[in-house]
Amino acid sequence: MQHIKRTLVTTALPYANGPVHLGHLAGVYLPADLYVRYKRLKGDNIIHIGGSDEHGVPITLTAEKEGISPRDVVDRYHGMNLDAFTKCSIAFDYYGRTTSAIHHSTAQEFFTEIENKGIFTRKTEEQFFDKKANRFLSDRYITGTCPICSNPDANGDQCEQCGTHLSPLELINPKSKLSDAIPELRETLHWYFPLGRFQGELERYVQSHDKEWRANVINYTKTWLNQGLNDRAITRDLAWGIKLPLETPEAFGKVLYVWFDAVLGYISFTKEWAAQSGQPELWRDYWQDPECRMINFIGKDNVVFHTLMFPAILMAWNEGRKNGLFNLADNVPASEFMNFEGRKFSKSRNYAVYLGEFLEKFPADTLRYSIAMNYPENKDSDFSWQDFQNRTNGELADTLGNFIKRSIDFTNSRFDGMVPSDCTPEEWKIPGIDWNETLEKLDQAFEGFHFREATSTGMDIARTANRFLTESEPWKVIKSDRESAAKTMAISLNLCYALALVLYPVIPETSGRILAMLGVEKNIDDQLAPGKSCIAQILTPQLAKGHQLRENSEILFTKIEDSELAPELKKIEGLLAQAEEREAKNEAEAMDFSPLISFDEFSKVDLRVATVLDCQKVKKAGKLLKLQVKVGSETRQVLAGIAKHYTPEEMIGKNVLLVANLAERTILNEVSQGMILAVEGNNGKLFLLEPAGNGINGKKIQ
RNA sequence: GGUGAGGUAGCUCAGUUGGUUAGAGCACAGGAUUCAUAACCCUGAGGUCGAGGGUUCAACUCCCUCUCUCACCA
Repeated sequence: MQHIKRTLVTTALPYANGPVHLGHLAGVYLPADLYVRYKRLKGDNIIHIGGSDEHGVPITLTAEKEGISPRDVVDRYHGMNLDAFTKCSIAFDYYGRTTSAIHHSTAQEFFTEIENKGIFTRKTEEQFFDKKANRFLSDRYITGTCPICSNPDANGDQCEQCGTHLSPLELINPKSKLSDAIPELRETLHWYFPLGRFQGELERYVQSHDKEWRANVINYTKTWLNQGLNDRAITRDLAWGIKLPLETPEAFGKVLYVWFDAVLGYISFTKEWAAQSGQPELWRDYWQDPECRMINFIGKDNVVFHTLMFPAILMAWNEGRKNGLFNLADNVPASEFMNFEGRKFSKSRNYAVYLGEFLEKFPADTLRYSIAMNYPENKDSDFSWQDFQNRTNGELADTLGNFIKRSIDFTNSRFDGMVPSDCTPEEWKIPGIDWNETLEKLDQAFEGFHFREATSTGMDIARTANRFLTESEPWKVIKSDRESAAKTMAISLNLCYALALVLYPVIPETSGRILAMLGVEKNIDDQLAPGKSCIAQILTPQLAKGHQLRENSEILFTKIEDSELAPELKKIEGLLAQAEEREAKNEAEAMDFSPLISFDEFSKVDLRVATVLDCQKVKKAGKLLKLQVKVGSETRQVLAGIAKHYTPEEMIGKNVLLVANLAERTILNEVSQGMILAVEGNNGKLFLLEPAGNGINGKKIQ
């Protein structure tokens, strides 16, 4: 491995159209902060760059809905999110915004560089245009009737009701969300980035990190590569964004598409950080020096933007250049998702706990600890109030806090608040702890992004420390052997110091309070210095005989009472009830009947009562059952997508409704001669229509 | 429908290249203790490792089929 002088950490830019919630914290910002804090503790040179993504259609939608400007929207959420991060001790070296002048010029510079090299292609396509609002409509601005399920409120990109992904061109009776105008198709020109041009280079790039990156990230990226990379639009017709730096008329009214805009924010913000620190060129040390390592913290939904698209942009910039070359990411630790009380966080449904809101009620360190122990590293995890309470009370308060307090209180009451003995290197070898091993374990855990393991390593020490103190029984021993009890307390107090170090990345504020209680003048933040490993202090006892503790102890973590959680649990119930209500309402609104038909048209459908003679599962198709049904004198084979709701055994002998004159169809090499009727209830549950009666087989429905 | 990830104790999760009796924390039961936030400490019970088949002296681990959950793509 090459020598690493410094590290650049970036975190996915939260979209400034809403507050960040605990899911975002768990997947991206907390892990990044843990990593950065650990590296600092180790003495490494590292910076953490993040910021707000402030362009795009949804922000303009919010602005219009509230009758304010997009600027007002992003000002609000940028401020809100930065404030929440600060309260959560997420230590950004710089937290920028994509609306800044430096970002605009940086993104435009990239566009110009790549445009001048002739790498972009241009394509004209047809898109909906709203004449009243005088602008092109992106997919989400268009609404209409879903061609699949007839939901009258389907969006241009997807029908919320049946989940089908749509193109706005497929909608029946498309309407503009802006003005209710009927949109018309117009030609528009867009710039495309030819990802395929960099296919080979990207493959080599990804391959070179094959062993290092998470399997998830590698596999997912390779799937994209195997399918072949397509051109991707980098411009949109929109007023809110970064304008194309071209004077030509065809560039008028066009802005950079978010995926081209947002990732470049990492670079812009590093420039702004450098400028602010008084060394405007310092950013190059982090982006253009091969001895700097870049780590992008993201969520799993964002993988290919960081493993393929962003690298491709940088490759396009680097192409043919001798200097000013950009580094590509060395690792992209994409997290899975953290759910909330067993369900997905959902901004649109307001099913979430927002970070700022949370921190008004509970201390940041308790949240940081709970979430670090719940880091969705390999699979989705779950945050629940119950779990939060258990971890806070049982681990932070009972195990960690109580150990610190009993060590200090006992020393205060029996030894005048003074470290009563030296702790020799030999005595520092406490049963159950090997400090060299701990140091190694911590390093591997943090450097490998195993944050649960890193955190529990700290808590394990607290458990061992409790065992040591309990088994040593200084409160008994002191009656006969004061010196032996003094040794025990010297070791315990040094354990407190070590705990403050080891857990510093996770609970930095508490760590400071521990040191303050121990009477240590220099906080950990003040001790940090490049090239100096603070964490290595755990190898040797740091508190010498005679060191004076602060006079009074304090409770580090107050326990969370059930009564404090009751309103939160009630709130979830409320949210779930609201969601159900909304679903019910949607269904009620969907009670639009199909257009009228004549009796003759209805008569065309030949519905018959059929009896199931035999039924089997269809191989390779989880949903399909293959039925042999008797209709009067005929026997027919029919396929029905009901395997999830009915077993083959229970189907046999049933009377069902059959569309008898439906054109034949072959699915998975099996012929289907008709259709069985069923109705879909709540939660997608299917119910067959089963006519009751004797001697009705083969009879026509009328 | 395609691709990828996951399914291990009541709950939340570990389990490195196949190798003793599958581990931890919480919860539960019993015991011990009083320095401390009714905390801490010890002991115990609890598992067909999603289901079935295969390879092997040996499978939670490798291969195949099925099933459930999640993500991305169509």
